[in-house]
Parts: sequence; structure tokens; C-alpha cells
Amino acid sequence: VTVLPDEQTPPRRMPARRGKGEALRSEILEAASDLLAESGDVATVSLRAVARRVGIATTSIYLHFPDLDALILAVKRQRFGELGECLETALAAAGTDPVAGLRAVGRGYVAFGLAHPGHYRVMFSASTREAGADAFGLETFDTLTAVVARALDLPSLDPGVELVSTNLWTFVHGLVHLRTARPSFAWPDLDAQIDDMVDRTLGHRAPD
Amino acid sequence: VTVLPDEQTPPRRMPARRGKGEALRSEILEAASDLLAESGDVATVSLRAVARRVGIATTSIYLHFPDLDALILAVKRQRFGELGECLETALAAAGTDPVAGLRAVGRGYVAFGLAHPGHYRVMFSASTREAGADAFGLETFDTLTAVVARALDLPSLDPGVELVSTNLWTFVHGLVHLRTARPSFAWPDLDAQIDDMVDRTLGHRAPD
DNA sequence: TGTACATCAGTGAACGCGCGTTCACTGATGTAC
DNA sequence: TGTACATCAGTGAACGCGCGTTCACTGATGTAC
Repeated sequence: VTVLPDEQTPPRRMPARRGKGEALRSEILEAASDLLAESGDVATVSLRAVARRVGIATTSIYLHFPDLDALILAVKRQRFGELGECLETALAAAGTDPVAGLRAVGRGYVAFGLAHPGHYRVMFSASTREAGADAFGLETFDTLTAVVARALDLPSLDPGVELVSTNLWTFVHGLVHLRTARPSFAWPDLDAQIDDMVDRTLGHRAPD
Repeated sequence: VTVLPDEQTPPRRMPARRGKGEALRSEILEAASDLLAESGDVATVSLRAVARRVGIATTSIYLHFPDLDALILAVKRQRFGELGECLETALAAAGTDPVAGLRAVGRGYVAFGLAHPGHYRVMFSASTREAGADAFGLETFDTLTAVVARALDLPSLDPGVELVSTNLWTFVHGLVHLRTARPSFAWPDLDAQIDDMVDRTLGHRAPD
């Protein structure tokens, strides 16, 4: 058998410079992230699929992550960071009015979730056997609590603030999750849903 | 090699009477249901695992279901039926007060979800490629709409009723899903969360 | 300046496993005659 | 009443596939002397 010169030969990856293996690490992370975004399901992602996507040998992943769980956990961590930044940005852009701030945070949360439905599902999927994964996103919740306290003009530790914050988080979470799970339901206007909830929660009458 | 008389020989299943293969069908459904309840994840259930649980040959499942998707769909359908019955029962037990009825439906929904977290997740997991699976639970939503209309004393078709119903469903869904996804979060009292939401939604002041 | 060598990044063959699906089968039950 | 046979419920071996993980390897880069 003659080996043709332009055969579909696997282009062996040029190893990174000493101490600079981090480049491949990022590529692996991004590929895993893409796969999770597409499927929205942790169970459908495999080391081999990630390696295929990056164009490397499966075993090369072990150079950067101890196993699949660790890789997925790293993706989750990254996305939670992004969600946090998203909310901070939305809040900063909303100006000084406390109610506008709360509305902006709610809309920002929902916008993030609906823009990345696969990632959002993964972020709140039943934990991989990993222990601490359950505590993800707590700082984000603190952001929400602070905004609610400001909007209600109460101290952050007030039990009413705790209840309202929790219920608003519950609501926006349900909004993202249910809309992605039931895309063909006859959903009302998105902002109308959010505003109505914020208004009723703050005790304003909804604008008629 | 001598065959020991009391060897762990597979006890071949006694075939059902003619026309009464339905018995095994139920056993298969129940086993699949149990596996889904335990994992809460469609992707971890396999035909072979179901067969193992029932104690039959894997191929026997094909006598009753065309494939794994159909089996899982059958389980989903069953659970949605149960959820519907649950809400009807809770509503009937709540007496004639419209607000009490709404509260009862909310509590019933959440109670069902938290009592069967694995099933609840499966019911709202990204659809198997099956088409109509997306429409599950619509009658249940109609029940909620009727109760909300009664509590607000408005016709069922009023846009306000639609918005409130949708937002309440969104809320109870979020409550179930988020609590099961974040079991170690410092959750407030469950009924306090539900009642607070119902009260604010109906425009009552929460009891101080 | 030159050479031997350790190190680091990445490879690829091989393993054992669980999976869905196929196919020819077994054997008791009921029916035709 | 007896016997041949179709039918129905369920079996089990075999297939090809994708998976995680192991292990010995390759080859360029940097360092010691």
C-alpha cells in the first residue's frame, strides 16, 4: 500500500512550550462547555467526545483534569462566574433607583438563563457526586438579597428580606427552567411576567 | 464439570396466560419508574437495567414497548396523571373558600414534587426526541387557571388571570426544582414561602 | 560552543464493560379436527 | 376423547459500538557540564 502524500493523516498537535500547557487546558474547557451547551445534559458528555471536538488524543485530557467530573465542575464554576458578572453589570447599568435595580437584576438573570439554556440546566442539574457543587452561586444570591433590602428599605438580615429574596430567586429560576422545558407553551410576554412579579412582591399595584 | 443441583440457576419466568401479558408490562413500567425515581435522570436508565430489576431477559421488554423512549414516555404520562389527581384531591379537600383553594393547590403541587424529586425532574427534563412530550400537564395548568380565576373573581380568559396563573405555576415549579437542586441552601419555611407568594399575588398584605 | 540527558506535552494501542438491537429458539396453552 | 398444530410469552447468544482508564511510547525543549 502506497502512502499518499496528502492522505488524511492526523495532524499531530505541536506541543506547547515548556510550562505553557495551559493553552490546551482552555481549549478542552471550551469544547466541554460547547458540548454541555448543546445537550444541556451532563450524562451525554464524554472524555472521548471532548477530545474529538478539540482534535486531540483522549488521554491528553488527563494532563489537565483528573477525570470527567472535574472537567464538568470546572465548566460549571466558569458559568456561575459569568452569571454573577452579568447581574453586576445589569445592576450597575440600572442607575440608582432601587426598584429599577431589582427589575434589572431579575431581567438579567432570566436573560442569562434563556440565552444559555443548556448551560443553565447543567448548572442546576443534580450534582455530580462532587460534594461542594451544591454551594455554587451563593455570592450571586447575596447580590440579590442586597438589592431586595434596598428596594424594601429594610436591613439585609430582616426575615422579610430573606423571604422575598428567596421567592424572587425561586421565581426567576422557575421562569428560565420552565420556559426551556416547555418551549411550546403559550407563554405571556417575558418582561410582563417579570415586572408583574416584582410589582406584586414590592406591594405596588401592577400598572393597569 | 458437574452441575450442582442447587446451583444459582436462573429461574425461568412462568409465561403469563394467553392474552394476559399485561402483567409483565406493569412490572416493567414500575421497575423503570423506580429507576427514574432513584436517579432523576433519563440518561442513566437502560433497557438492560430495567430488565435486571424485573428479573427478565432484556429482550422481553420489546414485547411490550418498542424502545426505551416509549417506556420512559409511558412513565412520564403516568406521573403527570398522578400529579393531576393530587391537585384535584387537594382542591376538593380545601372546601369552598377560593383563596384556601388556591393555597391548597400550591401546597399540593409542591408536596408532590418534593415527595418524588426524581420523577419531578424527569417530567420536566429536556424532551426525549418524542414530539408531543412537550405538551404534558396542560390539563393540570387548566385546573390552576380555574382556581386563580375564582380567587380573583375574574373570568378564566382574563389576561390578568393568565398572567397570574403562569407566574404561580412558574413559582411552584421553581420551588420544587430549586430545592431539590440546592438541598443544603438555608431555605425558609416551606409553607411560609408558598403563603407569602399567594398573598402577594392576590394583593393581600402578608399577615404580619 | 558542543553534547548528553532530564523533562514536559502529547500520543495511540489495548483492556474490559455496558449498552441497544437482531435473530433463531423454547415450551406451555389453547384450538381444530 | 385424543392428537396435531398454531400461537403467544418469554429466552439467550451474538453483533458492533462508545465508553473510561492503563500503559509504554515519542519527540521537541530546555539544562548541566
